[in-house]
Amino acid sequence: MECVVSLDRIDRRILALLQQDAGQTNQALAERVGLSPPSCLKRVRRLEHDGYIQRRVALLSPERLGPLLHIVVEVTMERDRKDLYQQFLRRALGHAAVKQCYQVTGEIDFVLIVVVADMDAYDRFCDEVLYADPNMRKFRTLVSRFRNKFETGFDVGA
Amino acid sequence: MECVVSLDRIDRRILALLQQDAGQTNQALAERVGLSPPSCLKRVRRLEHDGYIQRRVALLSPERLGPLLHIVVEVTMERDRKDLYQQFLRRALGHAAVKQCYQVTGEIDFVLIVVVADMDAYDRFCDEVLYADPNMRKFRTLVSRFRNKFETGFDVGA
DNA sequence: CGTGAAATATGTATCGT
DNA sequence: ACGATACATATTTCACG
Repeated sequence: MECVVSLDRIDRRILALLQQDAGQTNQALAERVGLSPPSCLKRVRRLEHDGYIQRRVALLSPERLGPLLHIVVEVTMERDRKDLYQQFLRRALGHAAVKQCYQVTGEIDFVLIVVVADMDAYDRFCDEVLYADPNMRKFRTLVSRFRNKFETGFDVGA
Repeated sequence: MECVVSLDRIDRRILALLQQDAGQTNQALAERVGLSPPSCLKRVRRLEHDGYIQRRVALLSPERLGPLLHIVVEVTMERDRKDLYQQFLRRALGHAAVKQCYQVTGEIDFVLIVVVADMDAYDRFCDEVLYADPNMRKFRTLVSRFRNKFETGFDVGA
């Protein structure tokens, strides 16, 4: 598990460019970072192999693909026990409607971003994930009307 | 603004596959959906042109790229006025630390997913986005210890 | 939508620094 | 160890049926 130190300026530049646009050819990328295509490709492969690049995905437009409900769910557990957390996580992470899960500090224990087609599907999610867990104490549902921003990239120090 | 009806079974299949893996070649994709590469590519280009596919990005491993703090911020505004909302949104969406922004119904008005290097950077975000807005009434900070799940794809009915 | 050919891009081997 | 060049392979893309 080596860390961020093994990445030089060019690696960071590659990562920064690819998380903005993974659709560009290796040639275009190589030119932008000032390397020959083969050298650039070798770096990209290494970054993939070493796990810095997890995967490449296409981001679709939710509003163009039928009505979708984005819901923020705050979950509070009964007891702060690791094994019971794991039990909840197994169910939550395994559910297709759960797109993101953050384990947070404070009164709330988990924040989930849930995406469903309609409220019926959300009710099913509640039954299958929230009410199904004996250690779940309470949850709050924040229904989103708009997803104003959705960025997957972050600063890599390039 | 045509909608989901103009997509046939193969289009949906293409979208489903590309949002799982946008790194595969058009040939591989074509084989999976049972088309020749040229026909497949034409569909992909159309889906891009029509805005169903927004962009392709590389998802990096946050934990491999230096310590990053994921923070969920719930924001409540003073008054529910559209122009004041816009003012806040302009500042929030323009800030690099704000990765996601959901406009929700209920007591809370906005939920932000903020990613920063450390608490100092979060303080700066608070000054520049939250305290800077005269219509911001209060906010709650939920600091995440783990991002247990992060999926960008959703059901396209394939 | 499919076929085949031309244009590009990717991947490999080798050499030089 | 890393990058460049040249060459081989694979993919994308276009014209046509």
